[in-house]
Amino acid sequence: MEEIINSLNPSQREAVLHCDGPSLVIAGAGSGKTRVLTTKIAYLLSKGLYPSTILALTFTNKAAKEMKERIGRMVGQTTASRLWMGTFHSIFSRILRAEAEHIGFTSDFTIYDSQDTKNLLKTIIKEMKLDDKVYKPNAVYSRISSAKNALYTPGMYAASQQLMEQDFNSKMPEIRNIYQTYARRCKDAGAMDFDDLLLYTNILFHKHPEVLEKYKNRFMYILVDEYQDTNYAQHLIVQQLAGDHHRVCVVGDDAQSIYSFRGANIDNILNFKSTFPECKVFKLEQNYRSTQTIVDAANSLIKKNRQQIQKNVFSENEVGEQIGLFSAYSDYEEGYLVANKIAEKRLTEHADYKDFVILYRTNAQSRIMEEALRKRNIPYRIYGGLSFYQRKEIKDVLAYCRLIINPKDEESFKRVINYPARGIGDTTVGKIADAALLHNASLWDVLNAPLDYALKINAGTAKKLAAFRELIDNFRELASELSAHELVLAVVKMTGIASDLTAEGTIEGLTKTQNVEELLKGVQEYCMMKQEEGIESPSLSDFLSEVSLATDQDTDKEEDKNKVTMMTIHSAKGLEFKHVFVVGLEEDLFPSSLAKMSARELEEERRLFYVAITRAEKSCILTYAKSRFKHGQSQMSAPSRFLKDIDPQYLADQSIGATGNTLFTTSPQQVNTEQQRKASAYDQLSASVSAGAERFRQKLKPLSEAKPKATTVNNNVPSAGITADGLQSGVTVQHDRFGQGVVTRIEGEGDNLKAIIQFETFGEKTLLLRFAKLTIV
DNA sequence: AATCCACTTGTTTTT
DNA sequence: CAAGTGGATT
Repeated sequence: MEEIINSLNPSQREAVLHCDGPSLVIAGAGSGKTRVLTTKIAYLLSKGLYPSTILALTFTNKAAKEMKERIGRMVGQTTASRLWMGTFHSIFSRILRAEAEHIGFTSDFTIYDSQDTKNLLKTIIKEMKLDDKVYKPNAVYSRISSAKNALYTPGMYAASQQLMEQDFNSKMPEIRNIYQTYARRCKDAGAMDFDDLLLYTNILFHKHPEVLEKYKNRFMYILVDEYQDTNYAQHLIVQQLAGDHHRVCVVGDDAQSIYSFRGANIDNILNFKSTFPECKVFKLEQNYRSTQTIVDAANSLIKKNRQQIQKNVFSENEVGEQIGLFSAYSDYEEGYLVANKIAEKRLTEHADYKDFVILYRTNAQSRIMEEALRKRNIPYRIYGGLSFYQRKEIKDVLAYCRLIINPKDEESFKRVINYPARGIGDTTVGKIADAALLHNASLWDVLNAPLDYALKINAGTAKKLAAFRELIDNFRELASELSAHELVLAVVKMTGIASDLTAEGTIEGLTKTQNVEELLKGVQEYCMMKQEEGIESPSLSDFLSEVSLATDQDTDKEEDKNKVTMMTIHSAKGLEFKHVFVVGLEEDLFPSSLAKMSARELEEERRLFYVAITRAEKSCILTYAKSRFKHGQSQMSAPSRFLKDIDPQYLADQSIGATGNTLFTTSPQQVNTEQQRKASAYDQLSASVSAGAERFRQKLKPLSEAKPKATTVNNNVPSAGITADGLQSGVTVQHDRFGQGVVTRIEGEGDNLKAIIQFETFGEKTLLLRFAKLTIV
């Protein structure tokens, strides 16, 4: 421990060692912020604090995961897994589930994602007979979301003169009623949206001081990462939990605050000092990531912002090359240029593909980059876009699961009642919804007893409804007997989702099937993980609660290891790459046309640019296009104003010169290759359709078989050393997740019979034989 | 009730 | 340009 602490620089060390009172760590980009946090946690543990008394909050799943891994390496996985570490949303959903009855929920509450939220808002707007051209669901959503983030309940919202005035001026005076109805409907459906998780935590703590007391006493030390990204609701939670002991450490960088559109408030960092007046402020100013040029250039840019905490970020790394600036004639050529540069740099700098990242302001820009890289045969992977869990086929399966767990879940009900098509159309669903609204019942209540609600439907429809009800009821009964994995498998098969996707017979259908299988694999892994942790039968409900807050940013697949990365600047926060390309530096794109209005928003865009540049370790190249396809047609664009904000001494402006011209003269040729590419792509497509069909059939087999039965070794076998199945040391076994391995020894007896297995790729694992599905090879 | 077609519409970032 | 909506057709 001492050794680790000694390896820190003085300010890092001080920040780690100050544990008796509140600390505010202002951490410049690349200054070892995560290192301070992880070391601090390890230090606290070494001082004798129990891991379960430390609360560490992050902003993204990815950050939480990474920190967990790093701490695991320092103090061991077991200790690390006992820490309360995760995103605000995941930690407090966990607490809310435990305390659900205090706030009129059950612990099985559903979490509505933004899609669900928007759909429900649309429904309400329609029911209230409001014009959805005026009350745009997105606008209403963001309005309600900011209200929640500022801890305005519907009542308080309606009571606020200021808010009422704003709504009146924006021609949406009914928002207060929409908000109220929305909140009631969510509660009736046993559902919370993302913002509710924070709002209800505050309500819980406010209304039940004894509950707050409990958690205050539980958490002896609180750490918060990326504090500049917290909103008021989050800030207040931290403030309350740390209210008595003041053992709290927050880390942040005001220069990297880029989430104000989500209610993040830089003031939280400034307010921190007034909330905890005795707090010590530490500044981490040495950047270990980037060259001096990159750091200096980024500093010169951020200096143009008014509002910021004074700090002097510096680097003692090599001076490094200047920031490159290239212009292209079109967005198309911009892609070409970037692809060229990557290919060139890979050779001259001996760089791997994985050393490169292409950063853009909007996801839409990824397409054109994608095309350019593909043309040059450069492997790439794209982060973001729609996540795994947002795909239709996945949402469908999960909606069934949600409805099984929570019959009141309105959005899931609507999603699955006629998928796969079973002849229950909009008219019928409309009738059910009307009846439900009239009698203040849930959709499921109506479906369950159509006659009680005087549903006017013909016999055929009634039969179909009854069949659907039985289908779901059946799953509910199975839920107690089957593991989460078996249950989801049953859902996929018995609802007809599997056969529906097969029937599509297209490439997309194949991908969808694969995605569903991926989901099944995920459930299985989840079950195994839980079982190995000693939880006997992980329920579907447990899995759902975990999965509803998951984004798939953390799916680092093995085959994706050495590829060029493409992502939005927002999702690049916290990451670093040797070579960074920031593309699309044009007015109305970056800064976004929507942000030009206010100086505050403009400053946020500038911070975003700051984040982009400071991702780079060795080189950073900026590009812009003079014309770009927008709204279906080519539009001229001017270079971003931000380019002028960088001190020119750090810029190597190559925007006028050979590159551009060569590109221009070669473009007729490109049209040719473009046509060729299209032709060959078509051939490939039809080839893979037929090849896909075969694989398709094979893929679906496991879904259509009754139950995947392998010769599995398991169950209540006593006598140590050798099991009834012949499992003993020296035997080679196959594990679904860990692959092949050799049994080193057998331990324990009866239910506790364990095998210690040396796996080829995963190393030594101890598995409870009662649960681990092993096959003797 | 389902499918298809033509039309409109919007386009930042994410738990 | 694409996705999503609304209307007409089967």
